[in-house]
Amino acid sequence: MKTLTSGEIAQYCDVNLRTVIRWLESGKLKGFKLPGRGNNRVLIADFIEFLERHEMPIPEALKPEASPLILIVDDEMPVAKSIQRVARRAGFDTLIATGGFQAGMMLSQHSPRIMTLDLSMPGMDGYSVIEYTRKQESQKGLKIIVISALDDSSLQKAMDLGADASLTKPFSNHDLTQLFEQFMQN
Amino acid sequence: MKTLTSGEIAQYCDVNLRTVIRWLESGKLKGFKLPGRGNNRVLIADFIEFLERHEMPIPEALKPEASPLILIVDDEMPVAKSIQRVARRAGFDTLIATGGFQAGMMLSQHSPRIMTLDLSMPGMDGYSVIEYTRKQESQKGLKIIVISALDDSSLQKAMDLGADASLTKPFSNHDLTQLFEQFMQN
DNA sequence: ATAATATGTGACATTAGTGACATTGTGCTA
DNA sequence: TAGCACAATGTCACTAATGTCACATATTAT
Repeated sequence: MKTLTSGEIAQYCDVNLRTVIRWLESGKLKGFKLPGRGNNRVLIADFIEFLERHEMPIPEALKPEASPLILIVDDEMPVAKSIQRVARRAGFDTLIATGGFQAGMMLSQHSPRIMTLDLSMPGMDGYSVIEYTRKQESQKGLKIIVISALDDSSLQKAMDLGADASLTKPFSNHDLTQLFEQFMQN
Repeated sequence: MKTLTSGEIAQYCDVNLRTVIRWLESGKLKGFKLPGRGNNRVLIADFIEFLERHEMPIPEALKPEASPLILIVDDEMPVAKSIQRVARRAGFDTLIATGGFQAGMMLSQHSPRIMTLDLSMPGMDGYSVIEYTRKQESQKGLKIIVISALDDSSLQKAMDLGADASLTKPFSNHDLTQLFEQFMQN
């Protein structure tokens, strides 16, 4: 469990150590003390929460680094493989889930940055997947790319529910690559 | 009886090993020494007591196991609810998942002790759920109870794949309660 | 058994907490 | 704009806790 010392926080905020300690004393910043002389430690999560609350910039080094991983959800293995090839050529690691259950487990366990989702998987409601995922605090950074052969209104519905992009099947490798690269950035 | 080494405690507290040893020497943290060179060991209970005494955060991995939880996977809400009633009456907390994706996310996030699984959910292959779950190291303690209206050979197949028990629909509340209690024990 | 890893120790280097006081920043009024 | 009050932040010196390093030796894994 990585924590920060008062000194490190002072550096991150470009502020005097004395000030950090005052923030801690006043409760503005949550932390705890070591047994010895009471040296302070702050959980990274608490520090980030503090920074966000005060609209302060979050240092790159502290941003929770989601692995540059792409989860491919598609019941048709050939399609999944072809998406995988595109992802690999762009330099990203991949996971393939051919069913909803697998997809849920993988998403929760590996926290990929991007999930491609086939809307029209038999017996699996892609919409509810989007809906449910968007409610999960732990997945707020996830980018969802819907891939489907359905009509535009279906894709639009997916976007309304919270998908970040949509592609119609058959998709162009170029478009997909571009989406991967774009979403990996921010 | 599981104990912690000085190194493990150093990791948990994000502190130098030297410091942990000083805490032990000064009696701030209670522990004992192995006969050899005097390597330190600390009972988990003592460590938690120490953390609480100093208002330090307790690592997830050490928290005493959460309340015994049952994950109910069934697409028909009335059935799910009735299983939930049985579980509650036996004193257990419950979660309900009505789709495979939800089930996968919940299983991974909440690590319940028991999962009840409806084999015949439309578009969701219960067998592959069992198979996939059994491969997951993180879910090795999970008990799977298959509940289905299918014939005996289907249930047998589920058992072969790794289910721990099976019930035919309609099931008797008594049987289900008994299974819950039995599986919660070991 | 043997190799790889983890731990304890002492001496020493760094860093953090504290209190008193100086400095800066902000908002207000004239 | 100048002057003022008040709060927040920075500075400094001192002390004590924590970190670092090298090395011997348990302990664990192969």
